[in-house]
Amino acid sequence: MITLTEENYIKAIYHLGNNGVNTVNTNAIAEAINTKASSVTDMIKKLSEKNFVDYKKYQGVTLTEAGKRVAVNIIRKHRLWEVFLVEKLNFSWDEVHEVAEHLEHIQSEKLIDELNAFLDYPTHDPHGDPIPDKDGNFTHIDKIVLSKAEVGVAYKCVGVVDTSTTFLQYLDSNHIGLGTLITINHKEPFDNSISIKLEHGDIVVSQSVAKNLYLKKI
Amino acid sequence: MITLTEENYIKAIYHLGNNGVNTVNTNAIAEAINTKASSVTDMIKKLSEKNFVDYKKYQGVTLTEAGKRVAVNIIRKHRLWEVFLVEKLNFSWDEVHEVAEHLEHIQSEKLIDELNAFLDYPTHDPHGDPIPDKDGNFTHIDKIVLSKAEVGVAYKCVGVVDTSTTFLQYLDSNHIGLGTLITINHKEPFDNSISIKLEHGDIVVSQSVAKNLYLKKI
DNA sequence: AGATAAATTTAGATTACCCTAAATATATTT
DNA sequence: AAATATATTTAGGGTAATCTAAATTTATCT
Ligand SMILES: [Mn+2]
Ligand SMILES: [Mn+2]
Ligand SMILES: [Mn+2]
Ligand SMILES: [Mn+2]
Repeated sequence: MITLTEENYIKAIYHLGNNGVNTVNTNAIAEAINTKASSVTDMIKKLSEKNFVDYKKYQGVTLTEAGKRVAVNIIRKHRLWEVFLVEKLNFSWDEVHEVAEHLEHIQSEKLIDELNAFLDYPTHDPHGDPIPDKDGNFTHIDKIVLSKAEVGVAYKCVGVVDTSTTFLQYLDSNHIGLGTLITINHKEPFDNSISIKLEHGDIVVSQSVAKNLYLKKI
Repeated sequence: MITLTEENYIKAIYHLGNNGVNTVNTNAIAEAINTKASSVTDMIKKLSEKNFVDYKKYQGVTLTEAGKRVAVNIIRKHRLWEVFLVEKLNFSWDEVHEVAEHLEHIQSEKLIDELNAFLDYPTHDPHGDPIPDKDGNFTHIDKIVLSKAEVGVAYKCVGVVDTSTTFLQYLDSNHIGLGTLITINHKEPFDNSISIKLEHGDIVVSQSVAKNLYLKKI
């Protein structure tokens, strides 16, 4: 039996540790999950007892294979629900995360399998993040951030790094979303801002925006 | 702030007290919720503090208006999710209850409003139970149980009293579901069993079955 | 009415999760 | 290599929800 709280810790460790590959330290978890470091230490001991993490005092934690399976399954559910909310219930991409945080904990294999089929087996969520299959395999897309893209090449927007409401709404107001075609006109060396060509016309985006938009050559 | 546990207690009190009209005693709640009477007493005190129930020691509880609002809202969510599971995700009517028990606690007004619209504003759940609207109003259907129906009159099945898996599967195996047309051939006085005419042919059902099927004249 | 049974509440613990403050270990400076 | 700063853990408690066993109240039976 795994509790909702344990699931959230495991998910945080997975994300903080670069999808389960790196060691994660206590303070990082505390900040991500909005608790105190001492609470994290307590929970880490419990997760270690249950063999979801490997833990050596003062040395941080890494997920075990079992821990990774739990994490990936929650992420699968989270992203499938996000697709559902956007595709079927008219949520916008900046509204789905909070609700999905709750829906992801519903335990029913049939529910997720049927939802997956109902949504026609989506491979990516509304933010361009890949949806793992039942076995935990992700479909990899070869994407780069706008700040590292080349001038004059035709790209398509395929995802975002930051999924905060403010960033997503900024993109909305500039008519940028998944699938939007983007070509770089000019990179300004002074402040690393970038002038890009969209369907509707040209706009200039700051370096922070450019670092948070994933593109793919078309 | 209301916890998931509090919601479950309030819902149980609502159902046990005949939709919030009767006083409910401690043992009944304990049995419904699968806890001990002493735990119920504790929780009742808390609910009373929060003004969801009226409580006098040793005299049982009744829901306040605020308590009824909470109960009806959870029931609304529960039944809408049940419709979703049956209509969209290929669940059968005996599989939905357990999952809906969890989904009903997800807190998002937009989620439920959009789900309601997506399902095309259903008025009844897969068991024939009415779905309250946002203001808590139920659409009332004039239904009677099969055991009180008249011989020779054409009825339609519009609901069940017992929603247990075993009963619902019994109905499935006898090709009885919501909308099934039923006419009584004969009522056997000896054991109160009833011979009924279905589309597929005649069958005899026991008194226990007859007491758990809701019919409506057509 | 008095005795007995049943229902309900109280007392005292337990588990999960979280907190503050103090102690200890590791990392960074000088 | 100290000294200082930072990160982490431990100690000691708190709250929500649960439990068992004992005490108390209400209901039922002679
Ligand atoms: Mn999300
Ligand atoms: Mn997402
Ligand atoms: Mn149900
Ligand atoms: Mn139902």
